[in-house]
Amino acid sequence: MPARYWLFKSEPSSYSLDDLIRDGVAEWDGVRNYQARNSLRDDVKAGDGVLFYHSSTDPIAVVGTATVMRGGYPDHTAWDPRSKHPDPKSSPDNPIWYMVDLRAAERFRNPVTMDTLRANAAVSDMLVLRRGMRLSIQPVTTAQWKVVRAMGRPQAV
DNA sequence: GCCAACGTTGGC
DNA sequence: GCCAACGTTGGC
Repeated sequence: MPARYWLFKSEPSSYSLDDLIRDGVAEWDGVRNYQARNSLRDDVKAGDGVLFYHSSTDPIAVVGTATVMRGGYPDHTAWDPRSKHPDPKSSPDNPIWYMVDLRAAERFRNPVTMDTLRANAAVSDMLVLRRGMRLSIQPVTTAQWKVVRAMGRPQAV
């Protein structure tokens, strides 16, 4: 199975690409949306590529890439009452939420903004550009991955 | 800070 | 199971 590609959203004020670079391998925890959970649990695999997207900031942009180091496994922060996103319905025996491990791979010399994405016909149909699209874990096609990455002029981190 | 577009919750 | 109220996301 060839690697798949994804777009992960993050608000840089809460967790930025630089934070991920600093942390090395990081647990992508706290996802509490069922559709995103299903992707994490079933489809995001070690070796997959991630477009790292900064939301709720200026400029909103894809700022780099990351690599999935470990595929979906239970999000243990859900049953930790002191975590940021506790869910009392989740337990080790019956986990509801899942996470993956990420490592930063590249930083873009040219962060690719929403305007840039919209203006490029090859990627203007990306889910992230859709009005009202709040999903924080989105699939990206191989073609979209290639185009966005090339536009970003990636530099290994 | 506004608010549209969702997703979730809970009374019935 | 409906749906109004509520909470959240996230671009603007």
